[in-house]
Amino acid sequence: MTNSSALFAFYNLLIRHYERWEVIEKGKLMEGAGRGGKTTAKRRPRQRVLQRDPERTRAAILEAATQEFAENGMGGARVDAIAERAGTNKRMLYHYFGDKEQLYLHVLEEAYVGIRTAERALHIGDRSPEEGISDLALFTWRYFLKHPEFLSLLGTENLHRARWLRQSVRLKELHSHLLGELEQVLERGKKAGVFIASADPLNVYLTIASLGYFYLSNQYTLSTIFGRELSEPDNIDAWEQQIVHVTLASIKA
Amino acid sequence: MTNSSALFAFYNLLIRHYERWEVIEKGKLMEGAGRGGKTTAKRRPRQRVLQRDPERTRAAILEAATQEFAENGMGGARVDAIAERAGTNKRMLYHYFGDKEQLYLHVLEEAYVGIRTAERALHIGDRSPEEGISDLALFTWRYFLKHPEFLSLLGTENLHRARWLRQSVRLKELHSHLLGELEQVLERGKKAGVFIASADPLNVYLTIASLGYFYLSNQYTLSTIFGRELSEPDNIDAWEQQIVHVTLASIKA
DNA sequence: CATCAAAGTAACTGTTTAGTTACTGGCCGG
DNA sequence: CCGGCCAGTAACTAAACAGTTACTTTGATG
Repeated sequence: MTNSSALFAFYNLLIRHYERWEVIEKGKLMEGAGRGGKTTAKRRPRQRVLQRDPERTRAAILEAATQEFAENGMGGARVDAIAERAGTNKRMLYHYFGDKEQLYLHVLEEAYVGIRTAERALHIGDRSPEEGISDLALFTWRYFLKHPEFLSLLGTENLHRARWLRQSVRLKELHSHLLGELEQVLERGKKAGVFIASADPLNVYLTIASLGYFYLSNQYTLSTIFGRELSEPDNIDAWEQQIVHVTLASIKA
Repeated sequence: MTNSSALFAFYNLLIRHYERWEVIEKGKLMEGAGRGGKTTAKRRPRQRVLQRDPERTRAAILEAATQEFAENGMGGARVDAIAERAGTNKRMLYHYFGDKEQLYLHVLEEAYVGIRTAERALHIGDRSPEEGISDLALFTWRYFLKHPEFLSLLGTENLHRARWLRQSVRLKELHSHLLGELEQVLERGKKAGVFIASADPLNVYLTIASLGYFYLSNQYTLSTIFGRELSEPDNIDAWEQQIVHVTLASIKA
């Protein structure tokens, strides 16, 4: 047994070095690589400008993973594809993020941090209650429009019943700010007599998010079955107006 | 070359029959099988009552595939898992449906036929315009509530930009009935002065569907980030009222 | 009751996959 | 200016995967 396994190891060594020679000698390097052209400098490493940059590599992996998970879901995403998109190697991915699941969780957390951070900059309480609500509706819609990968990640995470989001420790207190500010705006509107007394912050937010989310995330099947291209600018604009109209109509006194 | 391949074939034969002997002799049959206990009768096939039933097998595969695709998406679904759930064999799945993609398309088509068929039985034009709209909203919401697998399949299909639905020939004329009937109801309401002139059939349907779809399909992440269990009966009932309220408020004159 | 096509089975195959290992080479503190 | 550490690489592995093959069983038909 020891003999044959030693023989096998030697055979592997042979194969390995033969293949390497083949690669170097025949110039077979990276035929179908990613978009970036930064993969050539293998034979003369000195040509590269910056070779070791942990921060940049980490960020590239996170960005690539966001794309891959958004396009293919957790089940369909491929670790090799992420590494290639990031212009790096699978080993680095495991080095920085542990495994596929933890990488996915990082991507998801980053996406939530993104929208909640942008939301905070809104200050919906600064103008009249009606303008505040319509600002929130417009912001949410336009953020969804600009960040389809966020919607996609939400869909994937819900397919798995929030299996990974539940494990997140970073996200517990991230969302309370939104509901708090929204409640203040609604209260001011009720006192001013422009909003009905039953208007509820969570319901209002869910209404706004529903109308934006469904239109965008289901646009492909909807366009197909109803024979109307929902992604056309005119239809997009019309739906933006519909969202503001519906939201305000549902709480107006 | 011929010699060694004959040797290889003989080796395979040996392995194969050794393994079969091992399975039969040592009683290794189906340790971790599915829920059903109907897998034992392997050594004595005569014990089974009804062994050949194409219709039932086909239906079982379709049902099992619906569950598997809904739970795991197209990328995450496993062909072996579908066969096991159906209490049959992978070979049958390929026999009846060709391959994984065609099976998925059948599941998707069946799901759409389901909701559109139930919708036709509604006859929303039979009562007052307002009751018609509220009936449609209630029906849609309750159908979504009863058929989470439909919502899940929609999500999966949209993740892939309706790649398979677009190929479907069965579904082109299935959906026009809904918009036609809805338009008639809206027209009657406008003439009676209870609906605004700008009320549009597609917008109204999208509004109804949005509110139901988002709440249910995103309930897991929403419950997590807002710390309120959306699946609780009280919250479900409250949202049903919200849907009817919002829909009517958005078109009332 | 022999035949034969369709229904059904389980083992097999080539490929893809997440994750690992063994190695290389640049860079910073001494 | 050098030695060890760490970013980075590519080849490897075991398991899982979709799809196939070779074969057996069943029941309707002559």
